[in-house]
Amino acid sequence: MASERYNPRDAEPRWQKIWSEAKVFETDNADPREKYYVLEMFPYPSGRIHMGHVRNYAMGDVVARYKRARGYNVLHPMGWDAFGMPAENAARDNKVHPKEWTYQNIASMKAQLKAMGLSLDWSREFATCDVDYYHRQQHLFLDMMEKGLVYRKLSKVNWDPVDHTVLANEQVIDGRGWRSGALVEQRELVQWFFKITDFSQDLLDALDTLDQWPEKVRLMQKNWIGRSEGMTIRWELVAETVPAGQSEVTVYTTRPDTLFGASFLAIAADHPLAREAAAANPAIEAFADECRRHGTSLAALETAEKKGMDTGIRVRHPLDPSWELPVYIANFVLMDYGTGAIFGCPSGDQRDLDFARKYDLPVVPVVMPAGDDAGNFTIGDTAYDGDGVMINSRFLDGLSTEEAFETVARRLSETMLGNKPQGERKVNFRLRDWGISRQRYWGCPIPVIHCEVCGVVPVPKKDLPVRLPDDVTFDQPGNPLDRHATWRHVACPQCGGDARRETDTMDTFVDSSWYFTRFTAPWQDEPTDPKAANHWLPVDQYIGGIEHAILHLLYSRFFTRAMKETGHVEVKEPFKGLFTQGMVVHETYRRGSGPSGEWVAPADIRIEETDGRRRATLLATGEEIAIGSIEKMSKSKKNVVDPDDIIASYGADTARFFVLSDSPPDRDVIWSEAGVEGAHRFTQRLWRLISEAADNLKGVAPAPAREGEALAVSQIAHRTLKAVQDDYDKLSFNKAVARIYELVNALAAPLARVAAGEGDAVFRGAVREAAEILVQIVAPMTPHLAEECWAALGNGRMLAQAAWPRYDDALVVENEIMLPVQINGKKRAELTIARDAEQDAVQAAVLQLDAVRSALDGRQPKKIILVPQRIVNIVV
RNA sequence: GCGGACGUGGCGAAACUGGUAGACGCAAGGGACUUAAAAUCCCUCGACCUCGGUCAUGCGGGUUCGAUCCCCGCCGUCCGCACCA
Repeated sequence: MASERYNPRDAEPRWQKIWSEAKVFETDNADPREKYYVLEMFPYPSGRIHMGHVRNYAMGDVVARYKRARGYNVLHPMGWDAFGMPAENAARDNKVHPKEWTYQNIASMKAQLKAMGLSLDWSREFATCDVDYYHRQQHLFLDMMEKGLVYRKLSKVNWDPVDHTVLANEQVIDGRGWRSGALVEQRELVQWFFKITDFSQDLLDALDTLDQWPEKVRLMQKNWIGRSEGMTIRWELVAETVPAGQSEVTVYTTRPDTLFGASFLAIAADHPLAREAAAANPAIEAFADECRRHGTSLAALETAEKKGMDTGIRVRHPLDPSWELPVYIANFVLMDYGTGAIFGCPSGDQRDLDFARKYDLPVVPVVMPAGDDAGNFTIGDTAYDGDGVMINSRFLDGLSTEEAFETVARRLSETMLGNKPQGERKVNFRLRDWGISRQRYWGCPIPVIHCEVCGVVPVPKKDLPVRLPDDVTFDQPGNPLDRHATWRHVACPQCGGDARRETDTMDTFVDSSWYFTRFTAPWQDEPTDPKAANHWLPVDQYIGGIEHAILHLLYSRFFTRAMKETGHVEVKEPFKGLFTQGMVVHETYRRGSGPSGEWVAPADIRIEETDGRRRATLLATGEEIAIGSIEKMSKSKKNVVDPDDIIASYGADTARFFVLSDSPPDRDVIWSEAGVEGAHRFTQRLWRLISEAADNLKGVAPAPAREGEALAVSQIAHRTLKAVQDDYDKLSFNKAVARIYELVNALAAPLARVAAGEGDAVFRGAVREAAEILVQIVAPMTPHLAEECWAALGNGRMLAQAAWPRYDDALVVENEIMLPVQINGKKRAELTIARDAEQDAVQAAVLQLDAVRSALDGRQPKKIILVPQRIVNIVV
């Protein structure tokens, strides 16, 4: 009898080797079975995996193994999101080349992932910094350029004057560069853009088709795209008030109905009219400069006072040319939304109201809530921005907001100013084009050449790839490609004259916008093999963190559309199913009291519970340590648990099982030592129960019992099988875990009886079948342990290649059911009765129950509610 | 400010489409085995009392035979966006 403890240190590497040698997880594109593509967001090779990776990849692996067992041809690949700034920072700080640093990190992380026993097709692995990959990305860029999906424009960037580099908005903290601490300047640089706004409407509309995405993510994308319906309205300038030649200004509004409430126009500091006014008046120029300086810093925006300055320019109201309004430059008007100019209606917009109070402009109420009395309706400190009835609006009076909108829209589109309509309906989006230029070394080079004579010339495809040079230095700030001695000097592909390479590289979000497509045929010379891509895409189940809800997922949706337009794929939505998993969180510990104490790692302390109070003490000294809040694992708070340590002491299966237990997968899971030990106890218990009975189960044909004492064994096995299947289909891993515990609890006694040599042939057959079902349904979560049990039962073929068991409906259905019996809505009794009993028979049986008879006390019930196979409620 | 989600025992959580609230796990308490410990096994475990009940799903109402679930109003926590005209 094999009753030793299960030893993952022995079993796990052994099975990993067996799987790998048999290539069981390598996927053939030509396999005729139905396809299933499961993908977890690929990692950045920082050097070590963390618990978040473990949870993410454990979930994906359960899906992959489950679907594989269900008979699908499963694609489950892995790669590396390998370009990016940390490699350059490491180069600068540690004098190691970004390439070397990155590939070393990949090697060690790959070893860690392998130790988890994931069912990945490693034959398709690539890193985005592989020349083979960015070569094809450059190819895609050129194709997109040809289709007009790429352009250059002068644009504002956050410039760090110390590091000589552009910073992303996230890298600007309180107006300062995150590394240098220098005050960030706004600079204008010519940058490359992808025309994602060409797809604004489609990206918005298609969200409705993504019914296997979380509602939350769809909503976030919807808000990010930010569609609004309104009008552009042209206002005639009063000629004698304008310093130079302009004759009109166009505003964008979503509320043309409130036009009679207008009391001023406000324009952005960068608006052409503002520039004109500034040129003629130093005071205006000074104010415009001040507005520009305050630009983007988030903190500044929050507290910034609404400020404006009258330009002296006047406009005529579009519905009454005799009505003149002032034009202000205002610090809250954005040049890059709408037209950079608005009309202010103080009664209908809080910000306009504040502005009007400050500069003493008229406040005319034009919309009042339906049912209010026009005589009494006034605006105090709060604007009314809801719908209602028009007042003080001449020919609009009495109309609803909506009717007024339509009336004004019609009137302005029919009125001419010069030879164009005065106003037009216009849909606006908040979504901006995607700026992809980065002044960095460690990214995909943008494959274009600048020629004095020919202008911007794309690199001919035959000259691809544009390789990153290896001999670069990081001892000075700025982009190493810019100061490389030779790399940037190149002959113009068109005229052959001296020309200059583009030294910008692409945003790393470009790399991650199509890697899932490349996985379908990573060996292909072209960016894709369209046949393979169209076969595999969309990804059936994509799993990753909610932090990518907008950027990565939106960019990927755009990029797939762009690849469709350039003929590389036929689909436009890359991810059919999306699941956003929660984080792994942990208690924090710090020395002393108060918020200044030094953080302490969980590995350095011991936790004890006495009299219901948990205390933490430092292992080394016994000093008491304060237990703090539960937070996302992070190095700075030292509340990290290294997956390697867990795998070394408990094994990968325990780690996988634990991160899937307890918490629903989209919520945070709290890592705790006690919880891990619980999971580990489970693995040991399962092994003990199976291995001790194994000798007496070998050679027994698995067969469900149809009657007698073993029937219950077969019933719970089949019922659990069905339930776990449903749970896996819904990614409800925590519920699957609970059901598997129930099954183990139920099988403990029968397995012990078999181990003791008891039970007849029918019983053993039923127990064997139940044990196999148990092992198979737990296998996606704890694959090594399951293989070990499977082998112990004498099964020759490896479990990874076994088909999923089938449940028998006859064993799932309950023949006798227990009906709760309520009296006046409170449970008073139970009735056990045949499942298919007639309603009359049920009612008769219920009325015979002692509890019912004493409650009725001879009277007739007022009402009897019989919900078949659910509940009975008697109203007395 | 706008938008969204969530709130159930000491803790993580279950509960189908409105139908037995608390499955399963953790922690805790008691017991068995043991020279002892570990491991393992068994029992108890929402609150209160008169042991039959009563009260319990953030709070207050409503709809219903019946509400964790639906509706209205509060309170709290978390997340996203944030001068978007």
